[in-house]
Amino acid sequence: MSERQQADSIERRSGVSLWRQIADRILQSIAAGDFAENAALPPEVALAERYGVNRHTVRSAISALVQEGVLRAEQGRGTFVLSRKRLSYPIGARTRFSTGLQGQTSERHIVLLASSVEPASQRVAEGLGLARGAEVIRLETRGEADGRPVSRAAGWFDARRFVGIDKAMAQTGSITASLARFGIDDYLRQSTVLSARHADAADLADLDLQPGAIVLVTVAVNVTPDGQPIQFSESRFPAERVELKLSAL
Amino acid sequence: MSERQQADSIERRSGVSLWRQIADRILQSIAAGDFAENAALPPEVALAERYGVNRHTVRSAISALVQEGVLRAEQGRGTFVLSRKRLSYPIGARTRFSTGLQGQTSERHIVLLASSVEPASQRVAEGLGLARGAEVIRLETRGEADGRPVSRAAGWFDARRFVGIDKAMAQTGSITASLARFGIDDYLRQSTVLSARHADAADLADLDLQPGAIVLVTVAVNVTPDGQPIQFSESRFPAERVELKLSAL
DNA sequence: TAAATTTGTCTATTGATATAGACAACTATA
DNA sequence: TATAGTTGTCTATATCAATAGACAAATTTA
Repeated sequence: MSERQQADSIERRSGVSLWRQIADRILQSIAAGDFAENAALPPEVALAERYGVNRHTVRSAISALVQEGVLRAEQGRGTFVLSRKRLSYPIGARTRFSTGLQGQTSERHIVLLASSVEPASQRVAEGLGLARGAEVIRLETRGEADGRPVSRAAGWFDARRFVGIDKAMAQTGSITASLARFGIDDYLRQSTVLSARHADAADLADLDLQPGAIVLVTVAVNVTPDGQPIQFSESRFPAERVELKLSAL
Repeated sequence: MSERQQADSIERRSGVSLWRQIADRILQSIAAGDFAENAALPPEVALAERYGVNRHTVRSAISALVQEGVLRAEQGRGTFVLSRKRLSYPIGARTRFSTGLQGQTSERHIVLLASSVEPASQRVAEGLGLARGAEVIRLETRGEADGRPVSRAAGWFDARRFVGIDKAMAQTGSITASLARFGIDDYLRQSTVLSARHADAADLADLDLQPGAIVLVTVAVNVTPDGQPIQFSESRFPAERVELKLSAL
C-alpha cells in the first residue's frame, strides 16, 4: 500500500469503533512493511494527531494489539513491533497444508478437533457428486504454524468410500497421508470460491482472534486426477495473519 | 453456511457494534441463499430472539441495510430482500473483467477515473521487472455491473513501452483492447496475492460502501505468454457484493 | 369487521466509546 | 543529574450503542 496515502480520516458512528479502525490501520501498516522488525511505532500523541483522535483512543487500539501479541509497549521507551508477518498461504492446483508453508515457519501441523458422520447438505452433496442426505464424514481441523492458528477447516468425505478416514487423520495429522491409505496418491483442486466476512463467535474462539477481526473463507472441491470428487471443504483464515497466494492454477 | 449454526451468539464490547455484526450476518444469509428473491425476512422480534439482542438493535441493523439498498421495509407487511446476489468474480490464468461476469449481469463496464505518469515504487518495479524509479503509467479504474461498483483497481504499465495506453483505455474502456493496440493479443495472470481488510475512507467513497464494510484486495501481475511482465495491479472488491472464484486455467 | 401480525415512533435508562486534562512513572540523553 | 520524551493511570464529561416498555400505524387473515 505504499502508493496510497495513509488514510487520513477515520469513519465515525460507523458501527466500528475508532479504536478498532485504528488497530486495523496499524496492522495494515505493519503488514505493508512500513515498520521494520522491532521498530518503534510513532509515539501515541503523533498517532493520535495522524488519525485525528484523542490519545486515549489510540491507546485502546494499541492495547488491543498488545493483547494480540503484535505490539509490545514499554513505559518510557515506546511501543515496538513484534513483527508477525502475514503468512502467505499458497492456493493452486496442488494445495497442501504443510508443504505450502515451508520456509515461512519453523513449525506447522494440523490438529483434528472433531469428526462425525452426518447426512450431506445440499452444497456438500453437490460438491461431492452425491445424493443429498447421503452419509458423509466430516473432519474438523485446525492448522497451526509456530503455535498460532492459521486456518480452521471442515472437510467432508464420502462416508462409504472413506471408512475410517477420521482415525487415519488422527494418527497421521495429514489429509494427504490419510487419503494415501485409501489409494489416493494425488489429488487436485478443482474449484475454490473465496469470500471475506467479519469473524463470528466461532471464528474468534477457533482462530484466537479479537472481536471485529476479518476472516477469509474458501470453499473448495478436491478431485482425483481423473476428476472424481473426493473432498469438499470450507476453510477459514484470519485475514490479519494470512494472505492467500494464488499460484499457477 | 448451511451446516454451521446460525451464529449462536454475537460478540459484545468488541469494537464492532452489535447492529453492524447483525447486518453482516443478514448479508451473509442472503448471499448464502437462505432467502429467496423478494422473500420476507423473519420478523424483527424473531431476529432479535435468534441473535439474542433487543428488537431495536435488529432495527438498527435493518435500517443500515435498507439504506444500502439491500432490504426494503414495509410497515405492517414485513421486510423484504431486494436480492442482490454476490457476483462471482472469476480469477484464473486468463482473468478478464467483462468476459468473467457474463451472464451474471446485464450491464458491465470499466470506467477510467484517472491516469498519471510516476516513478515506480519498490513493489511496482519488482512486479514489472523494472528499475525502481523507472517511469510507469498508472491507470485508476472502477468496474461497474448493473450500475453498482464491483471493483476499484490501479494498474501500472511500463511508460516507455505503453505510451498512450491511458488514451487507449479512455477510448476503448477495456484493458484487453488497449493492450491489443500495442500488439499484445494474449496475456496471462502470473501471480495473485489475496488479502482482506476493513474498508478505509477511500474504499468507502470509491466502492459506495457503508463504514465497517470489508474489501478483498488482490495484487497481481499479468505477463505475456512468454513470461514478460506487462501489468502490475492492485484491485479492491467489496466483499459484500463480490466473491472470487478461482478457476483452474 | 375484528383480531393478529408486523413495522414505526417515542421515552427512559444503562453501559461502552471517545474526548479532555493532569500528572505519575520510566527511559534515554545532553 | 537535569531534561525531554514516552507510556501508564486517574478523574470527569459527552456521545453513541443497547436495552426496555408502551403504543401507534399499516397490513393481512379469520
